[in-house]
Amino acid sequence: MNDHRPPHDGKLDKPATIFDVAKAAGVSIKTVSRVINLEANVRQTTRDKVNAAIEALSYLPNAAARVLSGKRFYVIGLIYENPSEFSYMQKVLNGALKACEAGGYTLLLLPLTLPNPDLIADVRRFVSQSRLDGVVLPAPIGDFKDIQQLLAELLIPFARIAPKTEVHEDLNIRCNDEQASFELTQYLIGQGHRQLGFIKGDPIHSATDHRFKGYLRALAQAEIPAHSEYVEDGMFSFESGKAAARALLDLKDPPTAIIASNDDMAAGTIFEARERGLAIPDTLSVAGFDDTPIASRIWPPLTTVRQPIVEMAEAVTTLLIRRLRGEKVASTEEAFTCHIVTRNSTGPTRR
Amino acid sequence: MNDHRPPHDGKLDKPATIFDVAKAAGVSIKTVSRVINLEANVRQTTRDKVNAAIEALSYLPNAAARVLSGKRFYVIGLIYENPSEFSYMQKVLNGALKACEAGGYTLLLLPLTLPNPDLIADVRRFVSQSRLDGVVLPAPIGDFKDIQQLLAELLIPFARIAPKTEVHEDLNIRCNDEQASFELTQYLIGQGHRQLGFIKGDPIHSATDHRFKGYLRALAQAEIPAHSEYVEDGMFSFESGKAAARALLDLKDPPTAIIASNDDMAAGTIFEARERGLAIPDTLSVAGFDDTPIASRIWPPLTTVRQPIVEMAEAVTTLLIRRLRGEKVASTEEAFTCHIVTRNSTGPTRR
DNA sequence: CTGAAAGCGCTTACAG
DNA sequence: CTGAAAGCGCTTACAG
Repeated sequence: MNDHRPPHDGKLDKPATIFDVAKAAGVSIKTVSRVINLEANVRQTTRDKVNAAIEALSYLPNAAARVLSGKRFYVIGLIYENPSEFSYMQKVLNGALKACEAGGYTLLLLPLTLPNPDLIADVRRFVSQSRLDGVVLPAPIGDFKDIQQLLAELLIPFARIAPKTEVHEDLNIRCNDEQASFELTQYLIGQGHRQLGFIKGDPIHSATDHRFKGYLRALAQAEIPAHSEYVEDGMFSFESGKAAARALLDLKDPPTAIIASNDDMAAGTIFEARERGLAIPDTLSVAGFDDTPIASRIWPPLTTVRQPIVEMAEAVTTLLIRRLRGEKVASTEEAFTCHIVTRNSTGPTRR
Repeated sequence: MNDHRPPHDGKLDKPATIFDVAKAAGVSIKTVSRVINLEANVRQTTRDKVNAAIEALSYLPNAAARVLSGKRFYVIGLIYENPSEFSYMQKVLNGALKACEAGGYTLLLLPLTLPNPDLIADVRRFVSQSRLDGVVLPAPIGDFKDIQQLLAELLIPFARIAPKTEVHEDLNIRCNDEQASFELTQYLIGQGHRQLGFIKGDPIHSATDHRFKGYLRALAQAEIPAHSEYVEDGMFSFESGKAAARALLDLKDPPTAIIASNDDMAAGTIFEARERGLAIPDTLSVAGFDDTPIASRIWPPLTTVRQPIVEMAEAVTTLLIRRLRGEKVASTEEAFTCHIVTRNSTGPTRR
């Protein structure tokens, strides 16, 4: 059905129906129906023939037809209390859900554990079986070349949150990570810090580059030389933040402030500092990004950068829905504004 | 359609179709279709008549019919990386998703912000519009009488996670909260604590009672008198934990260990202790429940209790699906086992 | 601006 | 154990 959707005009083979399977297997559609639904009273040889035809034709029952003719919906609801403090993915979920509700669409989820050797097969099954019109891809999923290619083949439009790479007919949402990082670094410089450590994130995320560049720009503007030993690689995980902080604090002239590219790594930095008995913020200031729940619960509470993630996810999903409706939605790169949240993990240096 | 599903045999009015609306409005079904789809070229008076009929009949378009006859699915996919450390609701989501995938069902989400004056209207719209077969209700949503009643009216079976109250034809999953709390308290007693503070959770959750009872049982077995001033009420929030800890630590003979009924309140307790400069665990031991991400990221890392939430959600959703299939699934109260995770926030008392 | 007819791809109810 | 017919409730393509 996706081959009729504007603006795509490519021609795909129509998916096989129960009639195609019946013909291929030399039985009636009712017998195919029995096999699909695992009903009893089908001879094993007949069952085998039908299953072979299903396999050969890559047949998938049309869910809408089953629902319309049958007595079931094959749908389960999950009704839950939306926590007031939620993490990144939950915010994305809430924003996308909001846009879908407003646009009359249903949102279906495919959580992926990475790395995943069957990634493409999993995505293909999800898209085909669920009969999707479009897909929202948060970072870093939106940068996977093979997923982009698969969706292009299937003529499924997609929209991405904070992608790193460009694609044709882009529908993207970003926030001003670079500027936010610039301002955060400026804020620390304003408190007297001249030795500023920086822990980078996973390079697959666009935010990693942007945040690093904002840091460098603030240093340059304040005419503070950028020392490479003050910059450590991380992977956005708590453990990687701890390891990076260890390296920074082991320097013979360690930084008086450390900016971690997300809150989990900032928490790792605080953890490492505590194990060394360092006073925060008197001996070491620590800042993060994302304002996740841990930022306000850790002691001392974390200075961090808040992104309007719910709004970003809602906006990008709305763009996608408008495109699905046939509106001419131009390739866009809308950027949202982040805000610094100052808490007690940062302060004037006392060294 | 739900009125045909076993084991229910109640008769509900069939929902209105486009034909009913057309007849009531005195137009053709095509005109109704135009109004529904907000197409142009319908006279305003006609549009008004149709909308009045739609309103009067509480007409909702049948999604399956739209999909089957049309070129759209009205479905958006969200493909995302499943974080390795996730919070309670995300675990529930993963478990339910897994069971639905295995059973050939689709999972739809309704996040609710509480308190919500339109709760019942929201749930009713969700259930009707999405044409659900069944619903999974995590605590505390599963204990709301009016939701139970609504679902009973609509003949929608449901299954609940950790409910507090009983209902007819129950499908429930629990874990052995009481025993876990007993063992956690025993563990602290074993480390020499005799003054054990306890912070209760939100009374709407069944876990609140169970965890408190386990604490009392361990005290009784060790022949330690239970002092009411060592027990504070909380609401499972970080702030409520902080407030409760403040009250406990203000006692002239404060506890040497505090058990909070969840990790957020334990984090609040640690926060309060830090503000007073108390050494953890030397002066004060702190333990929580749930093993949420914060438990391993806070300093010192938190002794807590891990529930197999993914498995519980998967099991209860599977039970529901089996019942939807017509299998005789008896009312059940399956209980899963929790495990204590000991970390550095607890230790022998040094006072 | 409005409508009559065909068809989407299954399951149901019935027949044999 | 298998099949022919009807129908689910919409949208499409066409006509006027």
